[in-house]
Amino acid sequence: MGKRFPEYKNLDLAQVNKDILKVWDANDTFRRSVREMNGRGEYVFYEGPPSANGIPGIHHVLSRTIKDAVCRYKTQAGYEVKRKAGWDTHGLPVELGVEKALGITKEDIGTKISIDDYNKACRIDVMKYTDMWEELTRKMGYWINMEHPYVTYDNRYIETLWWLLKQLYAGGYLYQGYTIQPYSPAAGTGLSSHELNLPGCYRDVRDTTCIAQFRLIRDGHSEFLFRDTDTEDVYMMAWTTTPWTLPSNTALAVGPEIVYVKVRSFNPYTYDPVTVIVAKDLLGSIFPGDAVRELSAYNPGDRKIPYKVLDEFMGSRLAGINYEQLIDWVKPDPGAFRVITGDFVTTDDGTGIVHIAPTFGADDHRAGKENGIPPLLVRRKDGTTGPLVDKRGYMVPITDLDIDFVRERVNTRTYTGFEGRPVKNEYDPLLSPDADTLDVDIAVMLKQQGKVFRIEKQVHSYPHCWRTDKPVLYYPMDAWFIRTTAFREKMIELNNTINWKPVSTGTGRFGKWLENLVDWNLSRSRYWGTPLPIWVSGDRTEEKCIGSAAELKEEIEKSVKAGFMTANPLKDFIEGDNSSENYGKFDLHRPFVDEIILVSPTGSKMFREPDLIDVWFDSGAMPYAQAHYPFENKENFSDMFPADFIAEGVDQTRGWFFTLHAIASMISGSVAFRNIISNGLVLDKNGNKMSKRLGNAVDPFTAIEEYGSDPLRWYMLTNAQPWDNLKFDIEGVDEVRRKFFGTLYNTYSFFALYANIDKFRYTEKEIPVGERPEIDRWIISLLNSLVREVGKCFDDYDLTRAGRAIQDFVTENLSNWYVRLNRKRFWGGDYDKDKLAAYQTLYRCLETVSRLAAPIAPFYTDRLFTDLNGTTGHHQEDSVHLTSFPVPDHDLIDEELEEKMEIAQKISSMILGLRRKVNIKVRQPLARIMIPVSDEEFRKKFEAVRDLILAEVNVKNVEYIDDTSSVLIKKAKPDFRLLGPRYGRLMKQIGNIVSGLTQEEITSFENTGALVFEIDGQKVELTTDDVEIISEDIPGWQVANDGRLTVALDVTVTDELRYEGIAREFVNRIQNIRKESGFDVTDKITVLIEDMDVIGAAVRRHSSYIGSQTLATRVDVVRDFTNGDVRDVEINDIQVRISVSRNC
RNA sequence: AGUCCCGUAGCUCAGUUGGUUAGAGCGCUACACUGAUAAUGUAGAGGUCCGCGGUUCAACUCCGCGCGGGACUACCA
Repeated sequence: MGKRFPEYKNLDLAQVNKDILKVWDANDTFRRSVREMNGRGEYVFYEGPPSANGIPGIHHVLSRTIKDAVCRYKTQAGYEVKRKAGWDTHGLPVELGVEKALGITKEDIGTKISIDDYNKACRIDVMKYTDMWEELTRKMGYWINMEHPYVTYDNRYIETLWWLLKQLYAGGYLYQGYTIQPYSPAAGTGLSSHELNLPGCYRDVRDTTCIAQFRLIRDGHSEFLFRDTDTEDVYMMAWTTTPWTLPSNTALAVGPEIVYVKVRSFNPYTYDPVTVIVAKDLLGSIFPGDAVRELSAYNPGDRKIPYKVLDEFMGSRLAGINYEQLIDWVKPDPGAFRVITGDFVTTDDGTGIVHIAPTFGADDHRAGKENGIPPLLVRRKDGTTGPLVDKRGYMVPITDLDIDFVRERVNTRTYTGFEGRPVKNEYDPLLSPDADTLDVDIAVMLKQQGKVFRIEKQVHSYPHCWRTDKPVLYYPMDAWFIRTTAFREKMIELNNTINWKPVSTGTGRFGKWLENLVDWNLSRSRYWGTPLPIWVSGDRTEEKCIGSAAELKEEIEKSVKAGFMTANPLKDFIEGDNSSENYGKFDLHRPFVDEIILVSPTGSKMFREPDLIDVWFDSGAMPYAQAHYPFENKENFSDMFPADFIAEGVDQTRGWFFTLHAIASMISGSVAFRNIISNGLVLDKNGNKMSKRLGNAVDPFTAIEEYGSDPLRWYMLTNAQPWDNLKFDIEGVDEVRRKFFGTLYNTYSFFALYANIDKFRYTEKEIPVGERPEIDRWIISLLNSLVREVGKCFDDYDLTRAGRAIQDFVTENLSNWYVRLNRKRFWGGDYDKDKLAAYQTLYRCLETVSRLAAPIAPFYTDRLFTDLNGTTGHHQEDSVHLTSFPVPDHDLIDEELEEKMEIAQKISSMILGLRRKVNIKVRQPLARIMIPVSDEEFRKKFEAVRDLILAEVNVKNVEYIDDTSSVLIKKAKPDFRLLGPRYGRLMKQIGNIVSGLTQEEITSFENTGALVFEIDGQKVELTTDDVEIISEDIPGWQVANDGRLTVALDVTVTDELRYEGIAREFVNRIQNIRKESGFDVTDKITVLIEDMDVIGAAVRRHSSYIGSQTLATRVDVVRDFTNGDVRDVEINDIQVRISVSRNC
């Protein structure tokens, strides 16, 4: 136990950071905090795994500060908070990084470099920045267990993933289907969405577009459209920029809320009369020009075609209408050629009716599926089915098709001439760029058949493959899906039980996402990731999903017996041995799993589906996989699931937040997390996104090196709510350093300085709070209010408010008010009860603050705590992080006292303002202030803080002016909140009347207690409760107002007051000289002052006062100085000579 | 394009259930303090509460339509 409170020359938070880290290491503080604070059971936290193949940025400091602060708080609150670190190791960014480093492309994998070598490179590459991450974690004070992190490429982790997938598979929730994906026929590969977002991918191209006419079938559904028409047929018109998809059309979509019209006009190519249906809003663009001309005035070939609106109806009425196939090349399955409704339909362009080809558009695919519309598929010779366009981008040649299929479904007469042609000329290197496109030929064909209303070239933006520069095709690709839609209701229901911060992310972004949930496409055609554990027979009739290493081993055994495999790569694996050695005997990654051939129940070979699974499944499964569940931790799993708390950036809403939620919902029927904070982005100080390219990224290491982690953490949490974007400005960090930490440090230094002088060690008996001076009781009351407030904020996951409340307490109330007003109690004087009370009070404030702020600023608070506690030994714990979180003592909260002090602070501030206005410095005493008191209550409150105010503003006396005194000028203000509901629209006039009352009227109102008048014949009766009467002015005085408070200051400076002011000036100068001369605080001195008019008189009168304040044994006025140490000072514009010497 | 967040002083942010003088810090200007001192305090100036409509006696606050910034999801006739 130290004998003194440590004192420092200055505050170097960066150094504190380093020192405390060493202490934590030496004392094993983190681990002990997890073990020792387990009074209230477990509090479960999940760490979202970062990918260690990127370097950490300042934004990671934000989310990790949130996580750390909450976990530290919960630890102090008595929970056991285990935190397991994790690494996300699979995925595209890793692969792309490796491709770049090795200078290869995806096509080279398996040719120029073996999959084995490639994956080895990935495995090494993904961990290349782990050192940096660990260093940041350590330096920023993020307490998380990095010794045993979960790693997603670990075989044990993968085994749990396989187990999870098998659960889904067994429930029928894992199935193979197809999805529309961007595909480059020229490169022969699918493209990921991020590849489409590469700069330059979307390019303006000039394509043939057309508005096609779909002939409606007259039946019960459509009968209403055929009434009152003079044409035999009625058409719906749909616009497309890709006419080559029209042969694959199987539906038309309309907007249910969109208004459509039936129009009678003429086909501009055949000149035949037509009746068509289009969206009302688009009439003008489809039929430009003459709306009113008589139909009969039309001459074939006229440029302006007349039209006439015959009818109008909502899109929803069109649903279910059948139409005739537009191009009859191939017959789809039954159920096609129907009008459906879709929310995605707009009237921005086209006709307000969308042509749907489920094989070539994502929206189309989805809309088709939802409405039971079959896609247009063809059966090929090999028995497989596919769209009418093959993977090369060509219309499937008849020779490639199954013969039976051709006979039953294909109209060879019409298809001939189109089959075997590329849908984009770019795909055929032999075609000249100006050769007619398939689009044009289809449009021309439709024109001849009278089935097209307009053909035109149009420029639009279309994605291109970044490798081949050729247009991308949206193409159906085989993929494995999780039927998340089957769990939609459950997931929505569970989501409603989650405490989201902010709420809007949960209900809005996340909630809406759940409502519009689609099945989860798990498939990725890559190399470095978790392989899909599904083996399929050659004819695809038999499937097997593997759910564990042991099961795989067993299945391979069968395969070896069947002669399909020569050896079992898992032969040394021992089931039930969960050591890393045992799991290191094989590798579940590609290419090894691909080499495993299994045997089906009927004895045929089964090959693994080559897909990997979405890495988001890896991270979303971490609640299970980090525990290697159910192979380990099966019994105690309920202790680690679900999480009480997680936190990541909002960008994870559809990423980690969703996959966690989805997997937990599907596997356990539970939420994965109960509370969540989703934070916003960290932008640069100008609000721009940080990026290395722009050079505006802030390096967290530099920031910590310069300022220490505490100001950084504090700034990030208190500057803005974490879900708002943070405009990061390093100046703000510096401000926090000065403002909060500087003030806290100064307060401690002040305490330590005097406590050491007085040898205060807090060994004396605690003075009961009730016996301490009012101002002590005030700050203790405020401290307990703060404890209550901060605890509430932390419990509510509102770290911002917690930090702001602490900061406000320290800078405004503790330092700027309590310490400032009480300085004299600490220095001079005896070591008596009052002084002891001051020490005990200030000590308690500092110590409590250290514990309150510890979750946010773990370093400095630990220094502060150990400096205090190291001397007093009050707590057993050797670190603030091992102490419990303070609990408020409600008995010590005195709201009335807090209110009184607020009055004191406000009045003082007002008086200081008045002094400033008339230019009288605070050191000059003034005689009195005047306070109007409206009621006894207020007078009592004021009386309690009277002396504080007088001392603070250096005024000698108070005079109360009571209500009846006529010196006051009063003002009446209506209470709108009270009167509003009562008088409604008369309020404005009542307001005018009340605030226009004269002094006499107010007085009489106050006397009678009632005011009655009439507005517009309506009687208005007011009592004094309905208005607020404020004493606003006192003629002839300096007066200040703030809300209901009014104060007047007597600014007359009498000679007596002037003398006193001068004496104070001397005290001030002498103190300066003492300090400059390097005297010790306790040295006694002799003071000689030159005798000059007022000055001499002032000094003579107050020499004992000056002496007592400056420890001068003698204060004299002299004519001449004998000793040499004489200097000039200026007192109230007068030059005076003064000598200050130390007594020997 | 859809969904969500944000928009209040030059900058960063508060602003309770709508109630009549919209607040704080930084910065700026001035002054003060000088035994907490490479600190600090006080005051002043500074506002179209993004715009336009609406509801209401009353809108920074509630509703609608826009504008600007950002995120995510799409990219579609």
